[in-house]
Amino acid sequence: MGRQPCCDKNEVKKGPWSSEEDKKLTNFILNNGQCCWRSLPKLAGLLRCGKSCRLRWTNYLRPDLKRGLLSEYEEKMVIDLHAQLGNRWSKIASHLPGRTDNEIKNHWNTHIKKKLKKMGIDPTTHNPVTSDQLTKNQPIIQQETQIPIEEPIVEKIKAKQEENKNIGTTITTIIMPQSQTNLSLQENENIGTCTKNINSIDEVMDDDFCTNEVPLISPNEILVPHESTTSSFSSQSSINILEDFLPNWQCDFNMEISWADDDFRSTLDYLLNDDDVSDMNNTTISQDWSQVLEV
DNA sequence: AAGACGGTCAACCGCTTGTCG
DNA sequence: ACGACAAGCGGTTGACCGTCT
Repeated sequence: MGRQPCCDKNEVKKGPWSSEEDKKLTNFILNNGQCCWRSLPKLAGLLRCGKSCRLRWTNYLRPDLKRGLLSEYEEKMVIDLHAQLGNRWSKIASHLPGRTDNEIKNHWNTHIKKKLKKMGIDPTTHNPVTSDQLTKNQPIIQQETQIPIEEPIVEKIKAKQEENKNIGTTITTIIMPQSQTNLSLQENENIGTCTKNINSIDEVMDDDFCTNEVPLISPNEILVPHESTTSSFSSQSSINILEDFLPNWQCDFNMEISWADDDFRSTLDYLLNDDDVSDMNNTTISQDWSQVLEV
């Protein structure tokens, strides 16, 4: 005997949802929360399969969903994350608040794949397609150019939290993507996030924030203390400052940074307030970062 | 004007994973 | 350890729409 079907296929409606059905589902969930999906349709008065209800809610009706095309920044994130995670759309989606796995998957298949191909990058391996491969239409062989992903630094965060009892602190993750990608600073809400207000380390470890797959890098690992005095920073152009900080990373500050100056500054101030960089003059640094924003 | 075609995306299907008794 | 069930996940489908011929 096989497994029981999740619903009686003869008695459930299929196909596009009507606005009436949407209303019923939304009202029910808003009033009762997300309970057991299997029994939800009956309780909500819907002739739908529970699975269908779950999908409709998660992919379309959820109030926290963003609508519309992915921004350039979100696209970059998707590409970076895809390079690390492959076709694990739900994991990728968990780093882009307001976006669903379905949405990202569709966007990948319809837009990004083409874009990458056009740029001469193989969308599966994220490696450049050689002219030879292009002309001969041969399968692309995985090249060993990928930078190994750094292990999560959860232990350090734990230690840091233990040390400071930093309840309510914002931990910011900076993803250093592989291959051709640029410095990516994640921010909450506006443009996809790896920044999260935490109340406990358990939240950091939470499923929807995958420290396993997106390396958490503590501030001192990103902002390498400069040997010279802080005044030398001020005299440099903002891009050069970053090149000094991140000598081995490509930085592209033409990308859109859509967060507010204050948020950006406070995030960076937090990063720079780390003990390991305590000899830096934070005020000066903040001013430099504000220059970055103007680029 | 109308049919062909291709792109997009919501929805479905079936497999996998997690949880509980 | 095992089976049953619920939920999650990724691949696929098909309806719809715009563009081209």
